[in-house]
Amino acid sequence: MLNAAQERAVAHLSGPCLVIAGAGSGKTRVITHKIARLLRAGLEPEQIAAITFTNKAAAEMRERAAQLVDKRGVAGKLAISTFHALGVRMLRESGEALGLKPRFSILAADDVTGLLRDAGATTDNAQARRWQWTISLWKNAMLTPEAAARVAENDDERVAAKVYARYADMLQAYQAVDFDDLIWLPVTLLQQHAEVREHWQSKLRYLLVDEYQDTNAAQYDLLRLLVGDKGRFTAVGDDDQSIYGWRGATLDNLRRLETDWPTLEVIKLEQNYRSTNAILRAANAIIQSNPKLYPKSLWSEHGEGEAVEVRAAQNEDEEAQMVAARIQALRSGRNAELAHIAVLYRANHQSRPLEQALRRANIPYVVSGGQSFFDRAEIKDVCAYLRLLANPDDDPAFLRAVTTPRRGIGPQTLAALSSFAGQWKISLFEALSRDSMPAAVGARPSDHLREFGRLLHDIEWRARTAPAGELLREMLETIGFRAWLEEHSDNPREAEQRWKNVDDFCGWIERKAEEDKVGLTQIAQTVSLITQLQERGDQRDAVTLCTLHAAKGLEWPHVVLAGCEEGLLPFFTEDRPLTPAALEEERRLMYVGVTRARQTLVLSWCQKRKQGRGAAGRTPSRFIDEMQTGQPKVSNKDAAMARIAALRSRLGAAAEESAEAKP
DNA sequence: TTTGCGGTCCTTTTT
DNA sequence: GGACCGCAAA
Repeated sequence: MLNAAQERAVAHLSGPCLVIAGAGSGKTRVITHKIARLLRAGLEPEQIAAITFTNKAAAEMRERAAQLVDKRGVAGKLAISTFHALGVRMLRESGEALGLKPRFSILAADDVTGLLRDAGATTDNAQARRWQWTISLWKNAMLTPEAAARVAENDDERVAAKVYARYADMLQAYQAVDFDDLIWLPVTLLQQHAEVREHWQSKLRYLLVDEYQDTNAAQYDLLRLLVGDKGRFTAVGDDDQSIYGWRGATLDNLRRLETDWPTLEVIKLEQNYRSTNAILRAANAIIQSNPKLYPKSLWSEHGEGEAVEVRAAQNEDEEAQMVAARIQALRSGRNAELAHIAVLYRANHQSRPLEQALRRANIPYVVSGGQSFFDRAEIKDVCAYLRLLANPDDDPAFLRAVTTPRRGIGPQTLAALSSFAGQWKISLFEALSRDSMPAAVGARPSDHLREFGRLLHDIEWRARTAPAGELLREMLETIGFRAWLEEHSDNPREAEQRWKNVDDFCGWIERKAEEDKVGLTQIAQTVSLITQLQERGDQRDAVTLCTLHAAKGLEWPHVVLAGCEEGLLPFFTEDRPLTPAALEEERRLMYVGVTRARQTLVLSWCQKRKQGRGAAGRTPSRFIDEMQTGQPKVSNKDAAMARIAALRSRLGAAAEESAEAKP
């Protein structure tokens, strides 16, 4: 069943273990078998934690573990989750030590942008997003607002540090956390409270970390605090597949492992069970231009297979048509199932022309990742009600719910209510029930507000007994949500689609409530962490469209990698030049894409691609060249562009300085 | 004061 | 093609 290296990785239980797992070398199999081995060695299932990066990977891991060990629902007790879900669990159970109530809200990225606009007193969304980016990196590096202010190197960063401090206060007031907090608050918790640390160390006796190369500094700290000094963990990763540097992931974590744990056992998995040699050779030719942390050479017993194809198209529409034709050919020519075909790309917006072409050709598809179900406006509206129900301190949720649908409450009223709540240092929701509220906002608006408050109180009361799905549907009926969607859609078709989304969401809540035997309030607490609903059964036989990042860890017999062009893969723009480090990461991304394919692989690129209003001429990705020659391709243009960009940013900074000096 | 409408800008990758 | 801003009407 297991090869020699896999068996060694599974058998090593006595100390820390690092498994360097090449693409397709069976790392999920190693993790699941190791879980089985740990159970046999006497650990209770709830003492074993397996940590992944995506919900999808966690779900797959759960399923594979269940196949292997399931008797009496043992697999269901395993702590298999994403880093972030584990963080939520820790904070719900032990977060009070940090002043966080168990019913805290989890904010989505858009909510955070909105708060940062407020915190920085600006309407500039782009600026807010830049702050968001900076603050996120700070949190991932475990920097408090005070520490950030100390390390800030220029005025921009000093302003960002101030915004960060205000933002942190707002989160505290709203009893809300963002995604980064889900890692860094648990770290703080374990650092500052010895009894909590001991509690969790004895609760989770063995940790298995998947995609270890993508951990950032905060995640490493969390890992170390959880395993204590016993080193009861296995990290599985591949330095060639590290593609989250932009999120603070660092290969230092891979290097640190050997210094922090001298007894670390390092095991390499080099036999590939996935791809043909033609595909592996292409992958190796690309990745060999990168410096190596753990050199390895992948080999496969599968035959040579079909050659990797490169195809050029005129523009993205033609590329999409070509992809559709390719899929038809795979289907009719070799009876390929649609579920065995994937189209991968660098950026989410590339899915649009592809989707159009597939619809025209009547090819069913699912877009994985990208604009998630929960990003849709109508779903966020419903979630705002749920969040408010779970956590009445959640002012952002209050603001969204109270204005959706319109109920005669506008910005003026809300500004008055906010300043009233601010005076008393209470949440907006709590402000509703204060006797002096009507005097602050006026008689008529206060009636509307009170009515909204009664609605929520009523739902909250009934949530204790009524089934979640039923209650939710009833609430949507009461607020006239369907009618509101109809009014606010451009056409009946769109309204219908949006209502269907809401209806699917209600159905999902219903099932979830049944399965977990929980009420609406508890579901509301976890909703922000879920990124996608379970695929519906009727879409089983469908082509997968997804980004390269979302494709990591997955595989398909037939893969098309679209948009293999300079500027897109590797990605760069005029003001974001390609640094050597970025180029290496883009190359790893390409490597990840190529190694998703089992049997056939097509790389396509466009001679022209729409950019803003016009269309820009494009050249094929240097990775295509590297794949064919096995040599890194360095162009003078890169060096020149990097120089120009550096010059420009210097000039820009100088211009800003002189502009600031004038007034 | 609230709400609806039309023009403008922007689009790397994710939990 | 979507989110957001500014403007005009109820």
